[in-house]
Amino acid sequence: MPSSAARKAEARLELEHFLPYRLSVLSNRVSDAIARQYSDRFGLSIPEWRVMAVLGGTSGLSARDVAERTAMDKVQVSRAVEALVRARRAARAEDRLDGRVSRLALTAKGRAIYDEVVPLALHLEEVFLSALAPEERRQFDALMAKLARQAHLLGAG
Amino acid sequence: MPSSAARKAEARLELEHFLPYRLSVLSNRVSDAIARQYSDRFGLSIPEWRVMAVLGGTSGLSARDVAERTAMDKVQVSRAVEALVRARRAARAEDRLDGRVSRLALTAKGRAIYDEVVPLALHLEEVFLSALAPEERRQFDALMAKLARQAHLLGAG
DNA sequence: GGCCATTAGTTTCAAATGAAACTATATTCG
DNA sequence: CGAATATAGTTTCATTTGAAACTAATGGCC
Repeated sequence: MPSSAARKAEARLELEHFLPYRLSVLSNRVSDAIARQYSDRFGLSIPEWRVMAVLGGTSGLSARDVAERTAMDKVQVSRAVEALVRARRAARAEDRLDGRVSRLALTAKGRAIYDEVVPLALHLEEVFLSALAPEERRQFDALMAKLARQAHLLGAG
Repeated sequence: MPSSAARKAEARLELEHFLPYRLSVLSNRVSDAIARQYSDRFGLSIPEWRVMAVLGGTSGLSARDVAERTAMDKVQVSRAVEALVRARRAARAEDRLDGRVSRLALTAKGRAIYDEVVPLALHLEEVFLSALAPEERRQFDALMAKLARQAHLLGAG
Protein backbone atom coordinates (compact mmCIF):
# COMPACT_ATOMS: atom_id res chain seq x y z
CA MET A 1 0.00 0.00 0.00
CA PRO A 2 1.43 3.38 -0.92
CA SER A 3 2.26 5.84 1.82
CA SER A 4 0.16 8.96 2.23
CA ALA A 5 2.98 10.99 0.72
CA ALA A 6 3.14 8.72 -2.29
CA ARG A 7 -0.59 8.94 -2.86
CA LYS A 8 -0.38 12.67 -2.65
CA ALA A 9 2.42 12.87 -5.18
CA GLU A 10 0.50 10.64 -7.53
CA ALA A 11 -2.57 12.84 -7.33
CA ARG A 12 -0.61 15.94 -8.14
CA LEU A 13 -1.87 17.98 -11.05
CA GLU A 14 0.49 20.29 -12.83
CA LEU A 15 -1.43 22.53 -15.11
CA GLU A 16 1.50 23.11 -17.45
CA HIS A 17 1.66 19.40 -18.21
CA PHE A 18 -2.03 18.70 -18.20
CA LEU A 19 -3.10 18.05 -21.75
CA PRO A 20 -6.62 19.48 -21.65
CA TYR A 21 -5.21 22.72 -20.30
CA ARG A 22 -2.47 22.87 -22.91
CA LEU A 23 -4.97 22.21 -25.67
CA SER A 24 -7.21 24.95 -24.43
CA VAL A 25 -4.46 27.55 -24.24
CA LEU A 26 -3.12 26.61 -27.65
CA SER A 27 -6.51 26.61 -29.29
CA ASN A 28 -7.42 29.98 -27.83
CA ARG A 29 -4.17 31.59 -28.87
CA VAL A 30 -4.54 30.41 -32.45
CA SER A 31 -8.23 31.24 -32.74
CA ASP A 32 -7.67 34.69 -31.30
CA ALA A 33 -4.87 35.45 -33.71
CA ILE A 34 -7.07 34.55 -36.65
CA ALA A 35 -10.15 36.22 -35.24
CA ARG A 36 -8.19 39.44 -34.91
CA GLN A 37 -7.76 39.47 -38.66
CA TYR A 38 -11.36 39.20 -39.73
CA SER A 39 -12.87 41.02 -36.80
CA ASP A 40 -10.62 44.05 -37.23
CA ARG A 41 -11.12 44.27 -40.96
CA PHE A 42 -14.69 43.16 -41.46
CA GLY A 43 -16.40 43.39 -38.09
CA LEU A 44 -17.15 39.67 -38.12
CA SER A 45 -17.72 37.77 -34.90
CA ILE A 46 -16.32 34.26 -34.57
CA PRO A 47 -19.71 32.57 -35.09
CA GLU A 48 -20.41 34.78 -38.10
CA TRP A 49 -17.12 33.83 -39.66
CA ARG A 50 -17.72 30.16 -39.02
CA VAL A 51 -21.04 30.33 -40.81
CA MET A 52 -19.47 32.17 -43.72
CA ALA A 53 -16.70 29.61 -43.85
CA VAL A 54 -19.07 26.74 -44.49
CA LEU A 55 -21.37 28.69 -46.80
CA GLY A 56 -18.34 29.72 -48.81
CA GLY A 57 -17.60 26.07 -49.42
CA THR A 58 -21.17 24.90 -49.96
CA SER A 59 -24.18 27.01 -50.83
CA GLY A 60 -27.78 26.13 -50.08
CA LEU A 61 -27.24 24.57 -46.68
CA SER A 62 -29.93 24.79 -44.01
CA ALA A 63 -29.16 26.30 -40.63
CA ARG A 64 -29.14 22.81 -39.24
CA ASP A 65 -26.56 21.69 -41.80
CA VAL A 66 -24.42 24.64 -40.83
CA ALA A 67 -24.73 23.79 -37.16
CA GLU A 68 -23.63 20.23 -37.82
CA ARG A 69 -20.61 21.21 -39.85
CA THR A 70 -19.39 23.93 -37.52
CA ALA A 71 -20.08 22.17 -34.23
CA MET A 72 -22.11 25.24 -33.22
CA ASP A 73 -25.55 24.97 -31.67
CA LYS A 74 -28.66 26.07 -33.50
CA VAL A 75 -29.12 29.22 -31.43
CA GLN A 76 -25.66 30.44 -32.28
CA VAL A 77 -26.24 29.69 -35.93
CA SER A 78 -29.58 31.44 -35.91
CA ARG A 79 -28.05 34.58 -34.47
CA ALA A 80 -25.02 34.57 -36.71
CA VAL A 81 -27.18 34.09 -39.79
CA GLU A 82 -29.46 36.88 -38.63
CA ALA A 83 -26.47 39.23 -38.38
CA LEU A 84 -25.10 38.17 -41.76
CA VAL A 85 -28.45 38.65 -43.45
CA ARG A 86 -28.90 42.08 -41.87
CA ALA A 87 -25.48 43.05 -43.22
CA ARG A 88 -26.41 41.66 -46.66
CA ARG A 89 -23.54 39.21 -46.49
CA ALA A 90 -25.79 36.18 -46.68
CA ALA A 91 -29.32 35.55 -47.89
CA ARG A 92 -32.09 33.14 -47.01
CA ALA A 93 -34.23 31.41 -49.63
CA GLU A 94 -37.29 29.32 -48.84
CA ASP A 95 -37.00 25.62 -49.32
CA ARG A 96 -39.57 24.55 -51.86
CA LEU A 97 -40.33 21.24 -50.17
CA ASP A 98 -40.16 22.12 -46.49
CA GLY A 99 -41.62 25.35 -45.18
CA ARG A 100 -39.56 25.27 -42.00
CA VAL A 101 -36.23 25.30 -43.76
CA SER A 102 -34.24 28.21 -45.18
CA ARG A 103 -31.56 27.62 -47.75
CA LEU A 104 -28.58 29.81 -46.96
CA ALA A 105 -25.96 31.28 -49.25
CA LEU A 106 -23.41 34.06 -49.32
CA THR A 107 -24.33 37.14 -51.32
CA ALA A 108 -21.80 38.63 -53.74
CA LYS A 109 -20.82 40.95 -50.92
CA GLY A 110 -20.38 38.01 -48.58
CA ARG A 111 -18.40 36.06 -51.13
CA ALA A 112 -16.05 39.01 -51.64
CA ILE A 113 -15.29 39.03 -47.93
CA TYR A 114 -14.90 35.25 -47.88
CA ASP A 115 -12.42 35.45 -50.74
CA GLU A 116 -10.38 37.94 -48.76
CA VAL A 117 -10.50 36.18 -45.41
CA VAL A 118 -9.71 32.67 -46.59
CA PRO A 119 -6.17 33.45 -47.72
CA LEU A 120 -5.54 35.33 -44.49
CA ALA A 121 -6.72 32.35 -42.45
CA LEU A 122 -4.73 29.87 -44.50
CA HIS A 123 -1.70 32.07 -44.27
CA LEU A 124 -1.89 32.20 -40.51
CA GLU A 125 -2.37 28.46 -40.35
CA GLU A 126 0.72 28.15 -42.47
CA VAL A 127 2.76 30.48 -40.26
CA PHE A 128 1.59 28.55 -37.26
CA LEU A 129 2.49 25.20 -38.79
CA SER A 130 5.83 26.46 -40.01
CA ALA A 131 7.07 25.53 -36.54
CA LEU A 132 6.90 21.91 -37.68
CA ALA A 133 8.91 20.04 -40.28
CA PRO A 134 6.87 18.32 -43.01
CA GLU A 135 7.22 14.95 -41.35
CA GLU A 136 6.13 16.41 -38.04
CA ARG A 137 3.09 17.92 -39.69
CA ARG A 138 2.01 14.56 -40.99
CA GLN A 139 2.49 13.11 -37.53
CA PHE A 140 0.55 15.87 -35.88
CA ASP A 141 -2.26 15.53 -38.35
CA ALA A 142 -2.53 11.79 -37.71
CA LEU A 143 -2.36 12.19 -33.94
CA MET A 144 -5.05 14.87 -33.97
CA ALA A 145 -7.28 12.56 -35.95
CA LYS A 146 -6.85 9.78 -33.42
CA LEU A 147 -7.51 12.07 -30.51
CA ALA A 148 -10.54 13.59 -32.18
CA ARG A 149 -12.01 10.15 -32.59
CA GLN A 150 -11.27 9.37 -28.97
CA ALA A 151 -12.74 12.65 -27.76
CA HIS A 152 -15.84 11.90 -29.73
CA LEU A 153 -16.25 8.64 -27.83
CA LEU A 154 -15.58 10.41 -24.55
CA GLY A 155 -18.30 12.90 -25.31
CA ALA A 156 -20.84 10.17 -25.89
CA GLY A 157 -20.00 8.25 -22.72
CA MET B 1 0.49 31.80 -63.81
CA PRO B 2 -2.36 29.81 -62.30
CA SER B 3 -5.77 29.94 -63.92
CA SER B 4 -8.64 31.58 -62.12
CA ALA B 5 -10.02 28.14 -61.33
CA ALA B 6 -6.72 27.07 -59.86
CA ARG B 7 -6.49 30.15 -57.69
CA LYS B 8 -9.97 29.50 -56.45
CA ALA B 9 -9.15 25.90 -55.59
CA GLU B 10 -6.06 27.03 -53.77
CA ALA B 11 -8.05 29.49 -51.68
CA ARG B 12 -10.52 26.86 -50.66
CA LEU B 13 -11.00 26.39 -46.97
CA GLU B 14 -12.23 23.09 -45.71
CA LEU B 15 -13.14 23.39 -42.10
CA GLU B 16 -12.58 19.70 -41.38
CA HIS B 17 -8.94 20.04 -42.38
CA PHE B 18 -8.32 23.48 -40.97
CA LEU B 19 -6.10 23.09 -37.96
CA PRO B 20 -7.41 25.97 -35.84
CA TYR B 21 -10.89 24.59 -36.22
CA ARG B 22 -9.85 21.05 -35.37
CA LEU B 23 -7.98 22.26 -32.31
CA SER B 24 -10.98 24.19 -31.12
CA VAL B 25 -13.38 21.28 -31.49
CA LEU B 26 -10.98 18.87 -29.81
CA SER B 27 -10.21 21.22 -26.95
CA ASN B 28 -13.88 21.90 -26.30
CA ARG B 29 -14.81 18.24 -26.32
CA VAL B 30 -12.11 17.36 -23.83
CA SER B 31 -12.71 20.33 -21.55
CA ASP B 32 -16.43 19.71 -21.53
CA ALA B 33 -15.99 16.07 -20.62
CA ILE B 34 -13.83 17.01 -17.66
CA ALA B 35 -15.95 19.98 -16.66
CA ARG B 36 -18.97 17.70 -16.50
CA GLN B 37 -17.26 15.76 -13.73
CA TYR B 38 -16.52 18.59 -11.36
CA SER B 39 -19.46 20.75 -12.21
CA ASP B 40 -21.98 17.95 -11.66
CA ARG B 41 -20.47 16.80 -8.42
CA PHE B 42 -19.24 19.99 -6.83
CA GLY B 43 -20.97 22.84 -8.60
CA LEU B 44 -17.66 24.27 -9.74
CA SER B 45 -17.44 26.52 -12.78
CA ILE B 46 -14.48 26.17 -15.12
CA PRO B 47 -12.76 29.32 -13.81
CA GLU B 48 -13.32 28.21 -10.23
CA TRP B 49 -11.77 24.85 -10.92
CA ARG B 50 -8.80 26.44 -12.63
CA VAL B 51 -8.12 28.60 -9.62
CA MET B 52 -8.43 25.60 -7.32
CA ALA B 53 -6.11 23.65 -9.57
CA VAL B 54 -3.25 26.12 -9.12
CA LEU B 55 -3.91 26.76 -5.43
CA GLY B 56 -3.92 23.03 -4.86
CA GLY B 57 -0.40 22.92 -6.23
CA THR B 58 0.90 26.09 -4.59
CA SER B 59 -0.57 27.95 -1.65
CA GLY B 60 -0.11 31.62 -0.91
CA LEU B 61 -0.29 32.91 -4.44
CA SER B 62 -1.72 36.34 -5.18
CA ALA B 63 -4.63 36.74 -7.58
CA ARG B 64 -2.18 38.06 -10.10
CA ASP B 65 0.00 34.97 -9.76
CA VAL B 66 -3.05 32.82 -10.33
CA ALA B 67 -3.99 34.82 -13.41
CA GLU B 68 -0.54 34.32 -14.86
CA ARG B 69 -0.47 30.59 -14.27
CA THR B 70 -3.96 29.91 -15.57
CA ALA B 71 -3.92 32.27 -18.55
CA MET B 72 -7.09 33.84 -17.13
CA ASP B 73 -7.55 37.58 -16.83
CA LYS B 74 -7.69 39.32 -13.49
CA VAL B 75 -11.44 39.92 -13.61
CA GLN B 76 -12.13 36.24 -14.10
CA VAL B 77 -9.78 35.38 -11.26
CA SER B 78 -11.35 37.95 -8.98
CA ARG B 79 -14.80 36.53 -9.56
CA ALA B 80 -13.74 32.92 -9.25
CA VAL B 81 -11.91 33.64 -5.99
CA GLU B 82 -14.92 35.54 -4.69
CA ALA B 83 -17.12 32.51 -5.37
CA LEU B 84 -14.62 30.11 -3.79
CA VAL B 85 -14.27 32.25 -0.69
CA ARG B 86 -18.03 32.58 -0.33
CA ALA B 87 -18.30 28.79 -0.48
CA ARG B 88 -15.46 28.48 2.09
CA ARG B 89 -13.39 26.53 -0.38
CA ALA B 90 -10.61 29.09 -0.40
CA ALA B 91 -9.49 31.85 1.93
CA ARG B 92 -7.74 35.18 1.57
CA ALA B 93 -5.01 36.35 3.93
CA GLU B 94 -3.52 39.84 3.88
CA ASP B 95 -0.02 40.20 2.61
CA ARG B 96 2.12 41.62 5.38
CA LEU B 97 4.24 43.75 3.08
CA ASP B 98 1.74 44.95 0.49
CA GLY B 99 -1.75 46.03 1.47
CA ARG B 100 -3.12 45.58 -2.04
CA VAL B 101 -2.30 41.91 -2.21
CA SER B 102 -4.22 38.92 -0.86
CA ARG B 103 -2.52 35.60 -0.34
CA LEU B 104 -4.83 32.82 -1.47
CA ALA B 105 -5.07 29.24 -0.31
CA LEU B 106 -7.51 26.37 -0.31
CA THR B 107 -9.33 25.68 2.93
CA ALA B 108 -9.54 22.12 4.26
CA LYS B 109 -12.90 21.92 2.54
CA GLY B 110 -11.36 23.14 -0.73
CA ARG B 111 -8.46 20.74 -0.41
CA ALA B 112 -10.86 17.84 0.09
CA ILE B 113 -12.57 18.70 -3.17
CA TYR B 114 -9.25 19.17 -4.92
CA ASP B 115 -8.12 15.77 -3.75
CA GLU B 116 -11.24 14.24 -5.23
CA VAL B 117 -11.24 16.10 -8.52
CA VAL B 118 -7.58 15.67 -9.40
CA PRO B 119 -7.77 11.89 -9.82
CA LEU B 120 -10.92 12.28 -11.88
CA ALA B 121 -9.22 14.79 -14.15
CA LEU B 122 -6.07 12.71 -14.47
CA HIS B 123 -8.13 9.63 -15.15
CA LEU B 124 -9.99 11.33 -17.96
CA GLU B 125 -6.75 12.60 -19.41
CA GLU B 126 -5.50 9.07 -19.29
CA VAL B 127 -8.58 7.66 -21.01
CA PHE B 128 -8.26 10.34 -23.62
CA LEU B 129 -4.60 9.63 -24.22
CA SER B 130 -5.14 5.91 -24.29
CA ALA B 131 -5.93 6.41 -27.96
CA LEU B 132 -2.19 6.87 -28.48
CA ALA B 133 0.67 4.42 -28.13
CA PRO B 134 3.47 5.47 -25.75
CA GLU B 135 5.69 6.57 -28.60
CA GLU B 136 2.85 8.58 -30.09
CA ARG B 137 2.29 10.29 -26.78
CA ARG B 138 5.86 11.41 -26.64
CA GLN B 139 5.54 12.73 -30.18
CA PHE B 140 2.33 14.53 -29.45
CA ASP B 141 3.79 16.09 -26.34
CA ALA B 142 6.79 17.38 -28.25
CA LEU B 143 4.71 18.70 -31.13
CA MET B 144 2.35 20.49 -28.77
CA ALA B 145 5.32 22.15 -27.12
CA LYS B 146 6.62 23.40 -30.46
CA LEU B 147 3.23 24.68 -31.49
CA ALA B 148 2.66 26.37 -28.15
CA ARG B 149 5.90 28.24 -28.57
CA GLN B 150 4.92 29.24 -32.07
CA ALA B 151 1.44 30.33 -31.01
CA HIS B 152 3.01 32.44 -28.32
CA LEU B 153 5.02 34.28 -30.98
CA LEU B 154 1.90 34.65 -33.12
CA GLY B 155 0.04 36.22 -30.24
CA ALA B 156 2.75 38.81 -29.75
CA GLY B 157 2.98 39.77 -33.43
C1' DG C 1 -58.47 13.24 -42.72
C1' DG C 2 -56.89 14.38 -38.19
C1' DC C 3 -54.33 13.74 -33.85
C1' DC C 4 -49.43 13.05 -31.91
C1' DA C 5 -44.84 13.24 -32.00
C1' DT C 6 -40.68 15.48 -34.39
C1' DT C 7 -37.97 18.83 -36.43
C1' DA C 8 -36.38 23.80 -38.01
C1' DG C 9 -35.64 27.85 -36.38
C1' DT C 10 -36.56 31.98 -33.21
C1' DT C 11 -37.30 34.30 -28.93
C1' DT C 12 -36.87 35.02 -24.14
C1' DC C 13 -34.61 35.39 -19.96
C1' DA C 14 -31.05 34.59 -16.74
C1' DA C 15 -26.15 33.88 -16.21
C1' DA C 16 -21.33 34.44 -17.93
C1' DT C 17 -18.06 37.52 -19.91
C1' DG C 18 -14.95 41.49 -20.93
C1' DA C 19 -13.64 46.29 -21.36
C1' DA C 20 -13.23 50.21 -19.01
C1' DA C 21 -13.77 52.86 -14.84
C1' DC C 22 -12.82 52.83 -10.16
C1' DT C 23 -10.57 52.24 -5.23
C1' DA C 24 -6.85 51.62 -2.55
C1' DT C 25 -2.18 50.99 -1.87
C1' DA C 26 2.83 51.31 -3.49
C1' DT C 27 6.53 53.26 -5.83
C1' DT C 28 9.20 56.74 -8.23
C1' DC C 29 11.30 60.89 -8.68
C1' DG C 30 11.58 65.96 -8.45
C1' DC D 1 8.20 65.22 1.59
C1' DG D 2 4.59 65.02 -1.87
C1' DA D 3 2.80 64.97 -6.62
C1' DA D 4 2.63 61.84 -10.38
C1' DT D 5 2.58 57.17 -11.94
C1' DA D 6 1.92 52.31 -11.52
C1' DT D 7 -0.11 48.08 -9.67
C1' DA D 8 -3.63 44.76 -7.23
C1' DG D 9 -7.96 43.85 -7.20
C1' DT D 10 -13.10 45.08 -7.60
C1' DT D 11 -17.16 47.01 -9.63
C1' DT D 12 -20.01 48.55 -13.28
C1' DC D 13 -22.22 48.17 -17.50
C1' DA D 14 -23.04 46.59 -21.98
C1' DT D 15 -22.60 42.49 -24.71
C1' DT D 16 -22.48 37.56 -25.43
C1' DT D 17 -24.01 33.22 -24.37
C1' DG D 18 -27.01 29.09 -23.46
C1' DA D 19 -30.97 26.63 -21.78
C1' DA D 20 -35.52 26.31 -22.09
C1' DA D 21 -39.86 27.83 -23.94
C1' DC D 22 -42.01 28.84 -27.96
C1' DT D 23 -43.84 28.97 -33.06
C1' DA D 24 -44.50 26.98 -37.24
C1' DA D 25 -44.33 23.34 -40.24
C1' DT D 26 -43.74 18.26 -41.29
C1' DG D 27 -44.24 13.31 -40.90
C1' DG D 28 -46.17 9.33 -39.01
C1' DC D 29 -50.03 6.46 -37.98
C1' DC D 30 -54.64 5.03 -36.84
